[in-house]
Amino acid sequence: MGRQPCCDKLGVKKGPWTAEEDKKLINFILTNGQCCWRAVPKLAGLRRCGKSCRLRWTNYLRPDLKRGLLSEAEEQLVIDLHARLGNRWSKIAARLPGRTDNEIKNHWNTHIKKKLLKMGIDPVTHEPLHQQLLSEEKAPSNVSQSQESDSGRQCVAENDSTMNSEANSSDDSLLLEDINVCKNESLVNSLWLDDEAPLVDASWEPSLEENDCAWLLQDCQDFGIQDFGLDCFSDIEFNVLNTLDMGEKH
DNA sequence: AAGTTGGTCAACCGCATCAAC
DNA sequence: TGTTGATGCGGTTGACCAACT
Repeated sequence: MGRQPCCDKLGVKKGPWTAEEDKKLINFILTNGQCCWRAVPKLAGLRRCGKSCRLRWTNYLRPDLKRGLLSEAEEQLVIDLHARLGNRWSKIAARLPGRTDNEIKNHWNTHIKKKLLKMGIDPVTHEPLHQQLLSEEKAPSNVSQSQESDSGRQCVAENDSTMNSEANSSDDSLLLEDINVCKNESLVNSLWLDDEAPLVDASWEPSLEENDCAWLLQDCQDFGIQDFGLDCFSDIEFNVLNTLDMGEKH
């Protein structure tokens, strides 16, 4: 026989997480670490599926997550990694510390895709669209979705000399400047040491010494820090983090 | 002011893979 | 060795919000 089921579908709550549920999950993970997600809902007192808990933690509650829009450099890195890896968002996310696969996937679908299309670049193949049409005429049946091929691994910037001349508005010129960041192969290659080895330690342990957890601390303040069991933080640390946060807003 | 449209993003669903039995 | 369940991943949905008409 196999293992016990992850959760009985009955009585499992769905939909947006409440602050109370977040508190419970954070408390549990910080106290016990990430073990078997199957047991988390029961032990943490949550009426959620373990899968849902894992998703909530990895995509939203992890203290090492960055918040806010991707920077230009991060966006360019995503484009290049996508050209090499395709829609393997988890692999891509592994090379962007503090970013989640879900976040990158969303950003790709809402921003980068349109940006590339506007530039006349196919977001799937990373080839100029007119070139894409030509190749489709030659081989109409097989537009490869695989990004493993050498052509798929081309950096977008390598195509910029053949980018169509339509991308010449002032906005597009700026975009072209952005995309040329990719010409700096050393930047990309430095992040491309090993296909399987993530830049961030996969075995993440809750570490509240990182500055990136400022948002979590803010949440803790909103909830009341004792509720999180994070009273190890001094007022000074909070003040420093708040100052940093204020500075970013200006 | 009300309705419509489009953008954003958190969360769910279903599949693939791996591991336990 | 086959079956079953856990986990992880990518695709998709839907709620929410802001801009526009």
